[in-house]
Amino acid sequence: MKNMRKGIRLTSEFFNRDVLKVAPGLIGKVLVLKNGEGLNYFSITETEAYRGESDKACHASRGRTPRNNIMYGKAGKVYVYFIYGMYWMLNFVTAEENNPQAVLIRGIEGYCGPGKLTKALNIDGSFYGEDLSTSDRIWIEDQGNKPVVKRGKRVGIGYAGKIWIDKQWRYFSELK
DNA sequence: AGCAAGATCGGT
DNA sequence: CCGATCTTGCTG
Repeated sequence: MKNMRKGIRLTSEFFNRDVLKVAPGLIGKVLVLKNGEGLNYFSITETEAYRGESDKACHASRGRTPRNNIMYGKAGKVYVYFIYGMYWMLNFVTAEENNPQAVLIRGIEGYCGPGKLTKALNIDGSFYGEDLSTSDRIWIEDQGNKPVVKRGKRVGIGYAGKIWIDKQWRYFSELK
């Protein structure tokens, strides 16, 4: 959704924290994407936390691989991956180096579902490794919104085992 | 080299 | 519930 308000870009400081802080903190923040000459603004409505090698639902649960390599690096980088032969998933790296955590962006205003929003916004593998604090085509702004954040279980991780399935690491606002 | 599974989605 | 569609990572 278009948004003309002035926002403050989030830097690596925001992302260099535990994902259980960053994931709820992103609800109500604004995803900004370059679109030709202009910019598009989308309020983030739903996120999920993936928290290190011990988290059996996290891509890092089986150690470092070419795909998840970026998760082991600096916070505030974009982690995108291709799934089910047709969808790109948009994630941001959180926490300090060698602590492989990421936030999955599951919903933005106007688009519910992680595969649908990347398709709508033309986000693909070319965004892998993009730095949210310096990129000129993708970043996050704080525009002062303070939504009520609700939480629930993560979606689509039935393979992870009960204790990880039961974690309430999905965060969302009523705005959907 | 082969293969099973997948942080999804839309149609039955 | 099921198929689409193809990358990834594990096995051998």
